[in-house]
Order: sequence, then structure tokens, then C-alpha cells
Amino acid sequence: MALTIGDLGKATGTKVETIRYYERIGLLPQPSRTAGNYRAYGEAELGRLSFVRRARDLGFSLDQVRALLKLSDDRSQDCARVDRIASEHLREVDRKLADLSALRRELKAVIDSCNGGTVADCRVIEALGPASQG
Amino acid sequence: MALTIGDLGKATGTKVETIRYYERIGLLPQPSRTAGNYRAYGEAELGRLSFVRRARDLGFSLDQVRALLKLSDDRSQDCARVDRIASEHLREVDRKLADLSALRRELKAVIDSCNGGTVADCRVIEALGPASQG
DNA sequence: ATAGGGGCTGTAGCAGCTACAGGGTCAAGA
DNA sequence: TCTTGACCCTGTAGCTGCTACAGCCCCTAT
Repeated sequence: MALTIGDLGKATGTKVETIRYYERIGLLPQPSRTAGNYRAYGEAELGRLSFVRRARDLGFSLDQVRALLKLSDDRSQDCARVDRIASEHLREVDRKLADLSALRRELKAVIDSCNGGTVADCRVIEALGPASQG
Repeated sequence: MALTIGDLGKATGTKVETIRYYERIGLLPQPSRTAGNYRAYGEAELGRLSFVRRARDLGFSLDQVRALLKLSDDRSQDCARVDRIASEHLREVDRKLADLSALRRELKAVIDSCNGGTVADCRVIEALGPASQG
């Protein structure tokens, strides 16, 4: 019935080392141990790790995940605090998207300017050079 | 005429520690030194660091920058190799953009589902939970 | 002479893992 | 029963790309 760390990893798509890492930094509680000192997990731990994985997949930082876990542990708390964390994360994602697409535009322009001679005439190298800072 | 490391940093918008770091990892050559063991930079180094900065701003990894620098040093090389590095980077950027906007969509959906009760009814927490994996 | 603002080296820290080394444990097969 | 091999354990070091010290030296101005 109890899951080994390997089982838990397979069930959640998490590497064993990562699970131990999460435990070490206090994101996951220390599980009980078998006689042979193996970690033994149950449904609760599976749920918690799934939560962590899902939040990580949505791009939350480990600190944010920690905060979300804490909030989710106290079911009577105001949902607004959860919303605040998520919304701030969304704003950050939007910032990253904007930055990345600006970068993409610029990179594309540099690449497109290349007409394929030697490096001496290469627009990519030239675009990176000090003379073309502006 | 020679620039100190601080001058070079100001001229390129790079922190002094970062310049020393680039030197340590071999991205910048070791500059000559003054009698008092200060690094002394000239125009060449300024150009090289500007190149690095610009490439970094375009999201190239340090390894990619290293490769680009090597290519740009040999002006007779085929431009195609430069293009290949840049194009691969572009593809990577496109992948990241796609991932990030998928993530954004999902995150937005989770947030929008919140109607603001307690955590017990919070859709955000629920969406993160193990029951909603699919 | 001294105070400050730089410079120098070397090392440790950040996120978020990942990858060992060097051992112990456990179930299955010969 | 013994042994093989897959798994588990701890602890530590590595990855990217910096950043931030500590503890020192140098140079200029007053």
C-alpha cells in the first residue's frame, strides 16, 4: 500500500532526486520510514506532490508554491490571497512574454539580414558588433 | 587612454564582477595590467565586450556567444555557421514563446475561475489539486 | 598623512534541480 | 542459501550566469 520514493516519482513524473530535494527544502514533509529506512508515502503525499508539480508546471516559483501549499492547508482562508499570488505570477508571465517576443523580433531581423557570404560581410556578426549599438 | 575595468563596465553597461567573470571563463581575453596590477583595456576589448553584451541581450547562451566570437574572429569563415547558431537560437526562442503562452492561457483560466470565497471553494487551489490532473 | 573610491583575489551564494560516490536493502532466481 | 540486480540511503558537487561579499592593495586629492 505504501509507495516507495520511486513509485511516487513515477506516479507524478518527478525524479527521485527532486523529491528528496523538495523534502530537504521543506516543500514536502518528511515521510515515515520502513524498517530498512526507506521513505514510505501514502495518498496525502501523492496529492501534495501532484499539487507542487502542477504549480511548477504553471511556472510558480518554489517560494510561491510554498505559499500556495500553506494557504491550501488552511481551507478557511480567504481565497483572495491565493488569487493575489496567482495574479502576480500572471503579470510576471506577461512581462516575460513581452520581453521574449521583442527579443524574437530583433533576432529575426538580424538573421533575415544575412545574405550568406563570408563572416566578413555577415550581417549577423555586424549587427552584434560595437559599431551598430544604436 | 586605457580604460579601467570600471570604465569598461560603464561604457558597456556591465558590472565589474561580470567582466571579471567573463574573463575567468575565457569569454574575454586577459587584458594587460598596469604597474599596480589593474586591468587595462583598449578599443578592442570594448568592442568584444559590446559584442558579448549584445548577443546576451538577444538571449544567446554563453556557449553560443563563445562560438559566435570565434567565428567573428575568423572573417573568412562561411557565414552559414553563424546563421546556423542564430537560427537554432531562434527556434529555441519560438519554443519558449509557445510554451510560455500555453502556460499563460492555462494560468489565466485557473485565475478566472476564482469567484472569491474561502480557500475551501477556491478554484485555483482546486485546479492545482490531484483530482484535477486530467 | 589620510580618507575615499576605486581596484585585486578568492570564495560563497542564488534558483531548481541533477548527478554522482559509496554505501545499504530487498525480492527473485540458481 | 547465495547471489545478482534493482532499488534505496546520505552527502556533496555540479550546472547557468551571474552577484556579493571579505580582506586586501592602489591611487588621487586634500
